[in-house]
Amino acid sequence: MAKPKLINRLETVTMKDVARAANVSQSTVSRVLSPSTSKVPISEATQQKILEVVKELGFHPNQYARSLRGKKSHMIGMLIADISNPFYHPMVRAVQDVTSQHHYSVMIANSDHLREKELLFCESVLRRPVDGAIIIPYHLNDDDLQNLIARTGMAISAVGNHIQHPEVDITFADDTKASYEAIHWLIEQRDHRRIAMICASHGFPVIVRRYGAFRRAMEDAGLPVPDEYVVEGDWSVESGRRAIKFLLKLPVPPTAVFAASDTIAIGALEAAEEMNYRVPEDIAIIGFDDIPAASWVRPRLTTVAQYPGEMGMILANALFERILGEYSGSSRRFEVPCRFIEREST
Amino acid sequence: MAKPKLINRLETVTMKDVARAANVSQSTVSRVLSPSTSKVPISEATQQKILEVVKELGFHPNQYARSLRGKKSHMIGMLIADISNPFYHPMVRAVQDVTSQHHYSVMIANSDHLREKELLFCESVLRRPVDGAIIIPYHLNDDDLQNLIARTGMAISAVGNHIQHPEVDITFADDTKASYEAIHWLIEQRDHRRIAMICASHGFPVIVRRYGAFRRAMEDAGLPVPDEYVVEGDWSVESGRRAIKFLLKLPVPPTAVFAASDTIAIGALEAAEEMNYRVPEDIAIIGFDDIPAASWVRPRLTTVAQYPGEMGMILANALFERILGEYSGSSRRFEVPCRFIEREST
DNA sequence: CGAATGACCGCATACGATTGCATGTAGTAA
DNA sequence: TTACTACATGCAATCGTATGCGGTCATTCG
Repeated sequence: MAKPKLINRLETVTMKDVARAANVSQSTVSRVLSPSTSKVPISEATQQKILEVVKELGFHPNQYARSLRGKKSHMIGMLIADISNPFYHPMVRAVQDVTSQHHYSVMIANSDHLREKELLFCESVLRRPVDGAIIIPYHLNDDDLQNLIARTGMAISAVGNHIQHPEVDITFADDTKASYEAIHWLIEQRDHRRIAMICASHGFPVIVRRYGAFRRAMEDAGLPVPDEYVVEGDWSVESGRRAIKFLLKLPVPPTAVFAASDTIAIGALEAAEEMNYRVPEDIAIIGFDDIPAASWVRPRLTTVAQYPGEMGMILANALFERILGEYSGSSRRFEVPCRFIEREST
Repeated sequence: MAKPKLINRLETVTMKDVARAANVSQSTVSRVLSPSTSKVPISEATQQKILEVVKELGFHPNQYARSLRGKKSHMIGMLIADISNPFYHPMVRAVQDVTSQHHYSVMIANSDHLREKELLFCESVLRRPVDGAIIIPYHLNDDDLQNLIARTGMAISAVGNHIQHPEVDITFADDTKASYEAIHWLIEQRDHRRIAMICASHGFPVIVRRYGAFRRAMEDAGLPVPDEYVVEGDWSVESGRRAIKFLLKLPVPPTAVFAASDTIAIGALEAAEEMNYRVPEDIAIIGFDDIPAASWVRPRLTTVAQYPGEMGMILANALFERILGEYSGSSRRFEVPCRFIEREST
């Protein structure tokens, strides 16, 4: 085979070209290439002929034309908070796997936990109407989703108990309960009385839940939570570092810290060590998520495991059931359990 | 504002609707909404009127129609090997940031280092088609890329020195040199003589380079490399575990191991510890990439840092220069230096 | 043998936008 | 007044594919 000349730009070959070369009409080509949607029979002979020509000419159907005419984009959107956070990777991965099994593509965007960027995502899946979307909403509410659904008819799956839309399937973890139990465990099993929490923004439903559980567990045990024991970070490792430094410099520092995520916890772990505090002897640290690195750090991180891979799979499967019309009932709510994992940091 | 009824499906509003409501022609609406491409002036009054109606009706231009007619998809494709590998995250993130600055969307896919899936990606960006693609090719060659370019005219940026296509911009790290130096350092500074390497498939150009450098450094030092000192993994943490177990059980085990990636190295570290070997006293381990976890593990991982975030930015910027027509010359090759980082595992 | 049936296929339109060209109007210069 | 320009807008073709409807055969049936 000769080395192709690299400069040449080929003419794009369309169905019309295929049709001409095969001596049939363009509609026949269309019917051969998407037999599933066509109810008109085409003879075996012409089918073969057309498929040959398609291969010979290297024809690839234009998806935009298809979408325009056929109302199917063969693409879904995925909105996550931040691709840099390891928690999302198994979820993204699972979604991509399911999606490609269905010969769909996925368009992905980060919100950085900003409502503005979440709306930008909505805008862009609205413009390019996708067949479905999987989202991890921090600010988006039922009305926002309703807007998407009403205007495009797209299917939506979401992460989070706070989404109540009657047509949006969700997965959620009972992190309220899990958080409560983790704190309870710190108190009962490890005898901690001064426990701090490193949160992210209190505007996030997930923080509302975990922080609420934290407070309740403390209250139930009759333990006070001084204001300065509640530090607001931003999910990053760096914010974990900052927070623990602040906490450990307090006149009466906590003996244990509940971090809203493993990334935060790892930052705290690192910084505590740098400050020559021993974990867990001087300060116990407990995380949330069980990202892979949680068991790589030393001491290994005690944490509450979530299962983002499973969540992703559930979300994607639910989404495609709607996209393919296999399900069209009301919202399904899939709980994916959390699991407390005791390691060495507590 | 009344709670919207959740069942209603709105009619999709098109430019025609806007035009009718504003008492103008559909072309005028188009010109107002994309003033950049239109060279025809529209009076201030009608512009205002139209923009009002657009907002009122909640009109969003259909991107598929746009792409079909205008030959611009406002979307790029991104092909990575595996979203689960932390090495890619900063790259993906950087690409997404640059992309969204240009109001573009990104379609992403994993190849899992499989040629079959890489071709699937090509197929799907060919069908759509997208305006550009950023790829990390393990098997794709110049001819494959030429095919994409010739058929669609899309711009392409890629990672890896092995891509030589005259119209594809690339970034690359001089990992040959970096690998050589790392091995050299192990020999000269740490006096190791029995050094093993944990590779991924030898079919990957990146492995060819790093393994080649490893062999050459050993040869230059007059040191032998027994066959069993070269283990083939698959980039995963798990494969690092398996490999080190094999190596340490050898009659004459190595005293140092060069892992082709940090993920592999971390697996090796974990497993070595489980087998009660001390790192670096009993076995030194050196990684590649400097993923965040490299400095979280204990002992901290000595490694060769790469800068995927910077690479992503360079790739994306180069891509958009081509997409926007700001550059159309021949291939640019951007070297992003590696840096040897000595930590505690050696 | 005429008509009805069914298999196979083409014609023409629609999808929602962009864009070259034509049109109409007002203002200015000759 | 005529001619010409500049500005503002509309008309209609077009992008590539899907699909309702109608047409042409050959076959079968009464």
